[in-house]
Amino acid sequence: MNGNRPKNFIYEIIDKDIEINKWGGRVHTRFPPEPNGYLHIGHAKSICLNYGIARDYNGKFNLRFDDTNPTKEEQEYVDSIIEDVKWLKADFENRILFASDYFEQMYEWAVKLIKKGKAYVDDLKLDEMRDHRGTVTEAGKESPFRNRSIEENLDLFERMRKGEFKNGEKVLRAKIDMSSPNMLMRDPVMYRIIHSSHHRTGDDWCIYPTYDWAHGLEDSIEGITHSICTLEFEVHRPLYDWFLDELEIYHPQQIEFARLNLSYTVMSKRKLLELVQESFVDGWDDPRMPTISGLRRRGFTPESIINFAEIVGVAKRDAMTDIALLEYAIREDLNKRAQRVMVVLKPLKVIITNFDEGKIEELEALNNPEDPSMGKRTVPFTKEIYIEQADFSENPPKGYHRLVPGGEVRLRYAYIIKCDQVIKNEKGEVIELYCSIDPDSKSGSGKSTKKVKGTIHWVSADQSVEIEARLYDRLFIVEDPAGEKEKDYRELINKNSLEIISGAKAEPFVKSAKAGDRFQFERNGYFCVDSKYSTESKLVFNRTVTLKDTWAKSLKQ
RNA sequence: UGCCGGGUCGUCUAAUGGUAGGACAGCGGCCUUUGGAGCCGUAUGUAGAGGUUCGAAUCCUCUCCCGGCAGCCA
Repeated sequence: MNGNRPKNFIYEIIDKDIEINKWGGRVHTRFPPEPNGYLHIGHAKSICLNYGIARDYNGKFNLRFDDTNPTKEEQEYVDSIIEDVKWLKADFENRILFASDYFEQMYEWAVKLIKKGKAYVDDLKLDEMRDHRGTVTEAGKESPFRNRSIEENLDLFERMRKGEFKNGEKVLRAKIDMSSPNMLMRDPVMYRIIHSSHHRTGDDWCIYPTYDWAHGLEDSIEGITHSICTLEFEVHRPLYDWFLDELEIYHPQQIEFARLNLSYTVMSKRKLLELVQESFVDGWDDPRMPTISGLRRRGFTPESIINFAEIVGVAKRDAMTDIALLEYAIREDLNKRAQRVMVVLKPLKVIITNFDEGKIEELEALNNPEDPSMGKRTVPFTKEIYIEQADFSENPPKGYHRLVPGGEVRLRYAYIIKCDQVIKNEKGEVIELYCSIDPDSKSGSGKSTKKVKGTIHWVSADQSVEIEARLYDRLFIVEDPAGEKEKDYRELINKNSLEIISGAKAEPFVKSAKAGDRFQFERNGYFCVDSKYSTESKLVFNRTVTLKDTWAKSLKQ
């Protein structure tokens, strides 16, 4: 394999397996989501891991829906998951598979276990079964129905399938060991009765396999070699192995790794669903959500997420990854590829006193200083322009490099201007500046040797387009909202996670921007045309991430 | 106090008995027509105690801490 392959314990296991020819040199992984919600960045890590392994070992990668519970699953989720996995460039070669396609085979295997005396139908009610299960420190008790005859079990199980019983009336359980120290081995449920329509099989079935029963069978049917899952399934592994061994069928290896946790967000599907249902956010694809669709709408590139998944690594210890690492990944990517553009978010009008009214001077600007092949564009300069309110100060803090009364600053790709007069309204707020340009200081002219410390961005007042900018901040105010003992995570939501700026002024270049287009607004950050609210007459931009701002940081100290 | 798993810079992750390294974050500097980017430099870590060994993050013993497991969820 190539030398710069990721080095983690799973690759080591696979290397060894190949060495001993365990699977005939084959590598086949899968991503097995339940279609009960949208995928998030934690799933992205798993997708990249599983697909990456298949890619690195010239193996195969399946997308398989673990759709064994019709009460929670919907087609909408199936669709979004397929879109997200494709977007992440994980190539499943059209193998979109469904556990529900294996229901008949699973049923036959359950019959096989019954015939072997390894499974039985139990009439215990939910709470009775709980009582019989024991606790982590006490052994459980056997069900009075545990020793029914094989014939009776066969008959009852068939009648379960036919729909003769109501929800909860009976279950099929594996006959293992009610006193096992591993609670999962205390006669786990294999089938439960659920009279509801399944998004794919409709009303064909009223008994549905549980995860523990189904998952290994799915892997086995598909010829998976390495069944990679998260740490909480570690205690399930003996059960995974038990079913496959008892059935004497192809037996993949389950390997567990630590799921991704990201600071200042939550990562459980249940909590994300609640954020959506309780309208804390604007849907699953709200740009503040850690969902793949949210990140996409926010302006993240698939490459940045794939790279993030790589640099975050894979291990078995619980971890909380700093969201700064994700921000680093997208900045690094966008810095190299994003079209630069000047946009004034909070405009302050500047009148150039020594520039002719009505004159439009087209100035050259680099589309991306990091990549000359992206070429140049022109930006119109006129008598009235806007600069950022924050780029002018009457009482500048120490170290301020921008415009001050009587001071000079460079307008990017244009001239050096001097602030001659400050106009205020009756409330004393600065509303306008009168400035003069130094005609010899035109960018690229080489005439001026004058050096000024600051360079600020600007936009022509009449040669500009008004846009809306949505500035996002972290969704929560604490690092680990789900881990907080005293408070519900909902109380820890950042009330200022969204700021809508409606009167921003952009240079004409952005006029033709289409949904999903990404830009760097110079000195402000990376922005992406929103796919939901942006229209041709009113462009709406999402701020993907700010630029690093060492000045703002130094001000805080 | 049952079983399973895990503890390496602030964070994530390497080192598989032989110089504890990288990335992010931090700090300092250089450079800069983005206070961006880039470049250079720098501090910070093996949970604790014993033991084995010429040599231990790594092997052994004990202790401590963290996570998972008592759904007919996955």
